Amino acid sequence: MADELLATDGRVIGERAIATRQRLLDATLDLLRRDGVLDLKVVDISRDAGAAPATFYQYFSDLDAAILALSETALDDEVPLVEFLQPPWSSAADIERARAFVQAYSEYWSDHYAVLIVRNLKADGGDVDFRSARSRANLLLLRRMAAMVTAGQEAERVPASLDPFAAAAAMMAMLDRLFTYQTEVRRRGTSKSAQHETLTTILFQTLTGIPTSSTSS
Amino acid sequence: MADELLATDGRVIGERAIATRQRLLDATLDLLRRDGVLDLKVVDISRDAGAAPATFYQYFSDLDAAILALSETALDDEVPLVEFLQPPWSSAADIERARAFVQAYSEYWSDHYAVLIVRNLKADGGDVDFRSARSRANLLLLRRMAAMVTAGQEAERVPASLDPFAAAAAMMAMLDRLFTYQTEVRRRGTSKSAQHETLTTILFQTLTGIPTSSTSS
DNA sequence: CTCGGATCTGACGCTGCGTCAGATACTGTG
DNA sequence: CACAGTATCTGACGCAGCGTCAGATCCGAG
Repeated sequence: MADELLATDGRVIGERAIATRQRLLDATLDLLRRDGVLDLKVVDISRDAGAAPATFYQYFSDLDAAILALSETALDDEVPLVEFLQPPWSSAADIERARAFVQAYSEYWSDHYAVLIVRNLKADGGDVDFRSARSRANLLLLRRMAAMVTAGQEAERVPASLDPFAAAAAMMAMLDRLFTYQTEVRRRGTSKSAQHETLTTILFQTLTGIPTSSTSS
Repeated sequence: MADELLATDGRVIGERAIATRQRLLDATLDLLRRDGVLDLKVVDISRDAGAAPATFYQYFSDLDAAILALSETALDDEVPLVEFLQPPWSSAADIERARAFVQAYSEYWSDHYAVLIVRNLKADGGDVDFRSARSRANLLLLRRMAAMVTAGQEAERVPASLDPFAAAAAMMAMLDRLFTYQTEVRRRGTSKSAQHETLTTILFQTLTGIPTSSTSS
């Protein structure tokens, strides 16, 4: 797509400017990872990018705009995750697919941790742009999950009391939030693999309605 | 409990000061509800409370300290929720208890929406104090849920692959996060009651392992 | 009424934001 | 290679809000 980058004044920008803009974005990501949102300052970003603070405002109307741009790039890595949610998941053995999905989603989270946290932060804080960025990002996965619930209901495995979309949202909510406080859960003595196994089981059970063996681990 | 309130300099404060502190807290909550965290300013709070900005700092080291104090008070309303998670949930009819819990928890959320959102926001943002506040708040519920999972596992209804604590955390995560973006879910055409029904079903299924009828709604 | 501690406050210095008018770099043209 | 014209960058500024401090005010005890 020929998505021409624009400066804040609306003009289409050239090579040099694109490079500058990118340096600013890189610096933003670095600082975000290192110090968190709270200590993120335009002055620091500009300095690290070797530019004057005023330059920053030439490409981003404010800090949020830059972070928003970063979270758009994270989206690229989310798209492939859709593959894992390819129906049908119709036999107990398909729990492998759920496991693979949880694993992949977890990796996606660690790769983009800093940005995703802030995106959700801002979205929950009510920021309209971040809300719609998140919705857009989750929509693909959400739709797949909802389709699975519907399929499960048609096969009379999944309770009719589940609203497919709400159930899908619940699963996303569970995954997202749990990955955001992984550290805390971990501190309580739950290993990463136990956590993944738990998420996998709940996800598979909820989306497909297929019972998981209760006795063997 | 004789929890003496302290000023930031450590001295125990008297009647007049307690009243001032409370006026500041009230004003903080008001503004938080009206304008959100981002526009929360010490100047405004002080003005609304009829005090000088400097007074604010006599009782709270900064804005966060005040919000933290607010979220401690929300805790009082969370404690009674434990009742709903009284085991055993052992027959299909006990889904009523799950329903009641979801309902009560949802009300708890709407009552304290503004504060809870910010508390989670700050906790996810890495703030240590808010993290531990949240942990403390959730611990009671978490423990109950984990106990249910364990019981379900002993009855061989719940898969052994669930880590009780991780599963409990997953359920809390699902509830919390879904209540934070209720509005968004609602906008997509899912009614509040459909959402509650969905959460109830997932919660009951996951904690007890008791199958929910798949055909009738 | 007077004193001493408790409580409050005005005024200040500082940091970081976002804006402008103008400086500088680059490109194509003759 | 000089020059015009555009693209890009910047220093300097005014402003908002934070957090501090020295001193003013309040209030009960004696």
